[in-house]
Amino acid sequence: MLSKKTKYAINALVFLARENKGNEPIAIASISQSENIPRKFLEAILLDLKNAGMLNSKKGKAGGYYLQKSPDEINIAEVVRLFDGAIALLPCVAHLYYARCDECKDEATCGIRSVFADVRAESVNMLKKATLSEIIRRGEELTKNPHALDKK
Amino acid sequence: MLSKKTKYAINALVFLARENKGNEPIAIASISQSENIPRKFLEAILLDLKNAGMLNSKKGKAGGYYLQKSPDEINIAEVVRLFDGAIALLPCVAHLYYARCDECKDEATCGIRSVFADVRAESVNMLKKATLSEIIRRGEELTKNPHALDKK
DNA sequence: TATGTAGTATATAGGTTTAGTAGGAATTAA
DNA sequence: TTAATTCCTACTAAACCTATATACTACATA
Repeated sequence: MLSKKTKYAINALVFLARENKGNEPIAIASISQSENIPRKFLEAILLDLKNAGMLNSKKGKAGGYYLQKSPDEINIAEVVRLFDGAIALLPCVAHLYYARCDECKDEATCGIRSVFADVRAESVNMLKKATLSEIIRRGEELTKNPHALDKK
Repeated sequence: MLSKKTKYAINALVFLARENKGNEPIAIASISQSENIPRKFLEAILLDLKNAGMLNSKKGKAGGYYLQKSPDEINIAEVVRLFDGAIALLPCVAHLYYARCDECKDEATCGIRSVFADVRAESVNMLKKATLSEIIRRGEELTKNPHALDKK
């Protein structure tokens, strides 16, 4: 399961992508209120997103946050990794967060690893395609055609 | 990431499936030693697997655990769910462990949910296909042909 | 029937992570 | 200079994870 932090981050990003046409800064308070995210918690999240290069901010009066990259350049895989770490279910199949499984005898011939490598590959693939634009597109599609749940 | 509990469980199950041809009970101590799993921790895990119907046990001298179901009837999805709960990354796309996302405004038109529903569907699908037999088969295949990592 | 082996059950300890709070310093616009 | 806003540091309560301790129950076999 994703942490609340990650969920909040995704919601905040999608909100910003939808709201901020001209890239005018939007105040933390607005996002917090609109997306039901605890104010102080959101501050930390937005700061992380800024440090990761996805957002930028303007300080002082009439300040706030806005997207630093285009909505189709920000994908969910990035966000998940930033807050929750690896997408893989086993450390031995992670790429960015690779670690040996200490119980493992031989990684190269491990059938368990092979299965989870496939799962990881597919998940990463899907989450990378899931950009902010794509999410917004899906939302619009579902609004028009409420039974589009069987697309796969 | 999977918990250690789940990883230990999978390793123990695969070990039992490989080892126990005639379904003679194998002692906790054997599994613990062979798979590098802390003895006492393993006890609890095996008990859970038994209560879930995957294993059965024989008490007393020459006792131990053995598979209750056939190796192609036990899949990784089951095991993960037993110890780690939902496979889904968001509660709102889980089936067995469904829960509303409290921040969510409208589940039916949520683009985020739509993305994670797809990821979940694919993951569950893959993990259900990953039976103990399949894992053993993959292990053997990798032993024969060490570069079979690009099967997808 | 005695004895030892092994599974069953419960409690708990220590560490880590999660989710969130508090307070204030720094910055900017009016 | 004042009000609004981000930025930064520290703190806390609760939950969860991993593992161990202790004692008990059931069973096989000599």
